[in-house]
Amino acid sequence: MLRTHTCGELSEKLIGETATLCGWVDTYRDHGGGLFVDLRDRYGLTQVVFNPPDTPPAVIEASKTLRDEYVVQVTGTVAARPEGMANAKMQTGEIELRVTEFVLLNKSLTPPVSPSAPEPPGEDLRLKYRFLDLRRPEMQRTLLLRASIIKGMRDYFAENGFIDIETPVLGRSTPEGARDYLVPSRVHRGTFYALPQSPQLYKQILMIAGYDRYVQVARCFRDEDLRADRQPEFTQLDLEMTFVDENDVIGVIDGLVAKLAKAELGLEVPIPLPRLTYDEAMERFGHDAPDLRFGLELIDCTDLASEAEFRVFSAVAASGGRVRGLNVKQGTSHYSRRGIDSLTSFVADYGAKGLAWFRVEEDGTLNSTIAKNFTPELLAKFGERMGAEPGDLLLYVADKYEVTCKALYALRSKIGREMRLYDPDAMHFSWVVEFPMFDYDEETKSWQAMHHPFTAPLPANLDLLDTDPGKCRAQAYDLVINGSEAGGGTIRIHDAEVQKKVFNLLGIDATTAVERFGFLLDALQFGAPPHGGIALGIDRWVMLFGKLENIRDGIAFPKTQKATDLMTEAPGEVDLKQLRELHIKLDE
RNA sequence: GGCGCCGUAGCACAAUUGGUUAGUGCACCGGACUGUCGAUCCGGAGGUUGCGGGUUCGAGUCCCGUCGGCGUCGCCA
Repeated sequence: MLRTHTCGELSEKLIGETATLCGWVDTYRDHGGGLFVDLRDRYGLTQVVFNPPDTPPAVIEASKTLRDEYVVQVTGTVAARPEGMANAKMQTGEIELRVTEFVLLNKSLTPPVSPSAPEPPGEDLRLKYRFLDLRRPEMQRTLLLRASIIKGMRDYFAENGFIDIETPVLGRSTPEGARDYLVPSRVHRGTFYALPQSPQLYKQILMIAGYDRYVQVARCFRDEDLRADRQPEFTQLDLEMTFVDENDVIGVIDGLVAKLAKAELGLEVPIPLPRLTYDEAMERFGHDAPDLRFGLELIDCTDLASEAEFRVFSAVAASGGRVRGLNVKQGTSHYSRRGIDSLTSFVADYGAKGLAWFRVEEDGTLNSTIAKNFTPELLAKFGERMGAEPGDLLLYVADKYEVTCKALYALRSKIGREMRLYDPDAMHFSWVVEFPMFDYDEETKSWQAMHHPFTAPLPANLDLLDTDPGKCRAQAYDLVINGSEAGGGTIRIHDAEVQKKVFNLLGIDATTAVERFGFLLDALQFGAPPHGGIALGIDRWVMLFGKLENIRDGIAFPKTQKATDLMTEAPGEVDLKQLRELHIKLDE
């Protein structure tokens, strides 16, 4: 070892001892007569002092060449800092290392990303010089959190009898769902592997094979456009269980949530976690992953709206649309007339044609430019329905149900954030259950699987597959943390007949089904047990547990929004020779 | 694919209504200094204002295009 201690380790207990530290120059302060260096490694900072009389003159002289990010090995005596010179801001601020000798292990160019700067530079630079960015204590804290979360998960599942089994990365493309990343086959001209969007089919096969509790930390790939909480390759804690129902899977994850919330955040999370159905979530919050850290629920007023002279309301109500609103408590002081205008243009991005609003006056009456279209009695009913009190701001979107959901969900999130309706440190865990099996694609006039085509319907809904697929609910469940989908799973179909029926509904004919999933259909006929599972988005857990603003900050080497790596410059061009071997000709 | 914000020295930012030689701090280079901790003080060097075009007597600033970063809608079973 080139060192006897780390830079976070020396303390008053070690005063008088000789120690050797290795690390990077975080900052240096040159006083002419002597030099102070804050030496950094991932454990902390220690002030090392090149000063007479402890440090020989030649060593002091040599130390003058030190610059930011130089790598050094220093040996000296651990000493208490002189009277009044302790630094309360440093963990090692009571002591310092008085250097007697040092070795310059390596120099550094002037770093474009300074690990010691109070604020990091632009993200493009951080990604290009990721090796410097990752030296920042903030990044190190995050990656340690990530490692701890993953270890916590692995330990938990090992303790609960799960077997870690790896599944292939080179698999077969299944055109459903997200776009695949493809890998051309050299051996088989014109054919391609696909990188897994998830290990879904393999884990079902493992259940059929009798490995009744499987778990894996699995890398997954989806070639879709990115967001602040989405990467093209991401990591899932994937698991599957045999002879279980929905409650069993949820129960296992409840235990994991409680364990990790306690271990990583010191939070006591009561379990079982609260559950709400998909329909309830859409009705109350307009979204299938609502942020339950605050209220501001959507309130339906369609029946009242149908009585209004106001054409916008009555026409929507008459045509089967919905009129729903939010009561922004004490919102009139937060949103001026101009503020409301900006909310109006905000909801327009979500397809809402307008935003109707009322201020609640001191006497409790509703006032607005549109108030004249309502009778006082009807306004009073609106006020009562909304729980209106003086100072409140009532906002309404009148439109098709889907538009009211999207617009009001977005509006609720925006207002919650702007009015600070929740503690940013709060953590709220919940389940959303009973998702629809299918949703209808207007463009292709066909049913689409809401989750994936292997999701089992609720037992009581089996008949609906034939009579009314839109009403059929699934044994599907999503874990929601602070309004973010942090995991999702289903009980799978283990009956080949039901599976065929679902494929049929999805427009996957028998030939196609056999072509794409023949192995699964085969397996289902050889004693497939009831099974189900879930996958947790580890990157999102890290983001949420670490209070990060985007998913990239929780990943050592993330991709940009255009799915490139600024450090390695992937993706890159390849030699013509490589293309030829793969039987690929570029279309240009 | 659409929309929005951003791009000025190694880094973070400034530059009046379109107007002189594009400034400031940190970093860097040289010097001073025996206890600092965002050290301080003196001096210096460092610029194709992302790139291309246009408007104008004159463009960092306005317009068009393009590249890149971020956010968002579509998309993400």
